[in-house]
Amino acid sequence: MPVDNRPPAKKMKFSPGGGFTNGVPVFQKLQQIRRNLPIFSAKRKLIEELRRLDTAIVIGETGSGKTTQLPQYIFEERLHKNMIIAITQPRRVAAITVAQRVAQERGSEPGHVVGHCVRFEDMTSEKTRIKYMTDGMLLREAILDPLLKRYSFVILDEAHERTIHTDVLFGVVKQAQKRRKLRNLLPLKIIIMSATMDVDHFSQFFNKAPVLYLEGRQFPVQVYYSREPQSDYVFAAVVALFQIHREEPADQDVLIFLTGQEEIDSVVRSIHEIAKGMVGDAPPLVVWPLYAALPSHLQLKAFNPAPKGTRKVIVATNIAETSITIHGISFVIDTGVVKAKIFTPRSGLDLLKVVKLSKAQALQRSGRAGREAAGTCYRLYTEEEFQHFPDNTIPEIQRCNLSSVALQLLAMGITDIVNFDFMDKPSTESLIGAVHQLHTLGAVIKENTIKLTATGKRMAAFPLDPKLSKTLLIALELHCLEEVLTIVSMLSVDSVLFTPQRKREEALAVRQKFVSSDGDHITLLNIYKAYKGVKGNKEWCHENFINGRNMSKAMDVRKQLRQICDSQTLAVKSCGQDTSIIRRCLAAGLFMNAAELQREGDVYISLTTREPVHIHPSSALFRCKPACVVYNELVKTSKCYMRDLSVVDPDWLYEAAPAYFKRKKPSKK
DNA sequence: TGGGTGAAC
Repeated sequence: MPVDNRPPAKKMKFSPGGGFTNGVPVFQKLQQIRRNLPIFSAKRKLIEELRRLDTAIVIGETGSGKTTQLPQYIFEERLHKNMIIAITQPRRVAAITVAQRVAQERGSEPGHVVGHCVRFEDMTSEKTRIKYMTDGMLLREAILDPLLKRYSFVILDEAHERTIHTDVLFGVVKQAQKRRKLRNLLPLKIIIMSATMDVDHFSQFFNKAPVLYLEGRQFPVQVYYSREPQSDYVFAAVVALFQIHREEPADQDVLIFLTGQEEIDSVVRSIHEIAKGMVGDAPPLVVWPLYAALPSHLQLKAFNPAPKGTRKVIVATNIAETSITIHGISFVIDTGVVKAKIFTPRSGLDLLKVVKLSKAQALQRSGRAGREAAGTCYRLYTEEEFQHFPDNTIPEIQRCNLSSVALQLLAMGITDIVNFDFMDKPSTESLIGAVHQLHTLGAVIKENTIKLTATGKRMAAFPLDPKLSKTLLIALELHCLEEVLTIVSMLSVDSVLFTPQRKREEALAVRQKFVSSDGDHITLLNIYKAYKGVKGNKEWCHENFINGRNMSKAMDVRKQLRQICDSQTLAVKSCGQDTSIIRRCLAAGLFMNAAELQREGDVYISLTTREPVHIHPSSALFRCKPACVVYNELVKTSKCYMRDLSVVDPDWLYEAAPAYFKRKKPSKK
């Protein structure tokens, strides 16, 4: 998550054990706050149950205090047997901020008894017993230690979000618990914490584990449905906003949920237009867009309180559903739609589609109006439409390419992936497809069982898509790891190009100096080099329409990948100016993502699926028509688009994977 | 000539 959105007013500085506010020691004050949380009255009962049970499901609404308090109760009662209590979170920022808060409550320094561990930031020590971490981090650790021997408790928090990592962890911790019991090791206690969703489902999966309910502290939200179905949700959202604006007090802010960047920018513009033309006594409006691709300084605008007598309107994607909390929202306008990525295992294709919400998601959105006071939610769909929404969002694990997950499971020693104990099993087709892809990359061999090769083991060490980790290993052989590390890092963060619609021409012109006729990969390499040359200067980023946040993330990723190379003693060498060797690597790693220009001129055909594909308009090669390309990913919107491409020689593809292309019969020149 | 919801190792 890009920004720290806590309001400065609540960001009191606490010093461990000391410090005073209004004459009351801070530590005492915090203990008082702890005792006032809804969970406190259930403390005795919870401890008793957790002492007795191996696995428990804890259900608590927002504000119950379960995330901060439950681990402390376990610690205070010494249930953890002086081992570590892990608490996983789907998001980095949550893991970091909650850990800091709990450290304050315990009057200890962050990183001592209470610590956090997220990618790029390990704030733990040998003293740490309460460890907040991302779910992906615990999964990484499970590769090195599938029995999770350092932990006596694993608490999977926000389980209802069903991130791909949490879903894999369900099976991993269940297996670890069972195997520890069989080997007479110290028991592993498992706690699943969730909002009120999927309760029975969780319980069933964990051998009918008991469910403990906690009271929450959420303000009531009045929900209104549209009387008629709306054909144009964008228009309806604007109408609803101005209805609120005319009738409600100015200090009550509005949050509108829409689907994407372009839609949001255009709605922000039309709200401005309409507000300008308004006569009468409606208060002034400030309107801010909010989506992940927005540079940080623009995102931060949404958090500033509006001037007195002014209404603030935030027009956001689902980033405001869970990831970012905006304070002071009284009204939510929910359009009932979201843009979602859907993976089709057969063609290996990501579809980006506007789809209906689930009931759970709609509830989450309306809840955003009741964080600090009673609020109102306008749903721009009828109650009957709502009844037809699916109950829950399809878990991520059923919507994603699983090659990375399959590699991780294999690295943990789990060979029978198709029969792995998933809470909601992905389709067999997509599991087999994932293993097949690993096989094609040389990461596994199929004998009686599926086994990781030496290459596969090396690949699993990298937090990357297997295609990209393979590309790194090829770069090692071809002595251009220096460059390919950079390219792979740039590919594994969100786009570093920021192209505002109104300054499109300017952005493209000023970035032209980075563009390489070899394609996007070399262009990304040029951008990274230039960025390093100016030492990550913010103004430079701004002038060149480069997203500084994502650039600095790419740099962090590169540093991490570099460390993994060093720890595996892989020599990081440079190829100097010879970009053809880099493209040779890319061809050898991405051969499954290759396409050829058809003789008739415009259209490319994917060598894997034989489907027509197109060069994405954001590509450096958009106006060029090279005969043969490899690409990083395929996205279907209005057409099938290849993103992040490089020009390659068809011979390189054949040389890299002769068996693969023998079957596919490429049209050799 | 057309578009990139959101997280994470």
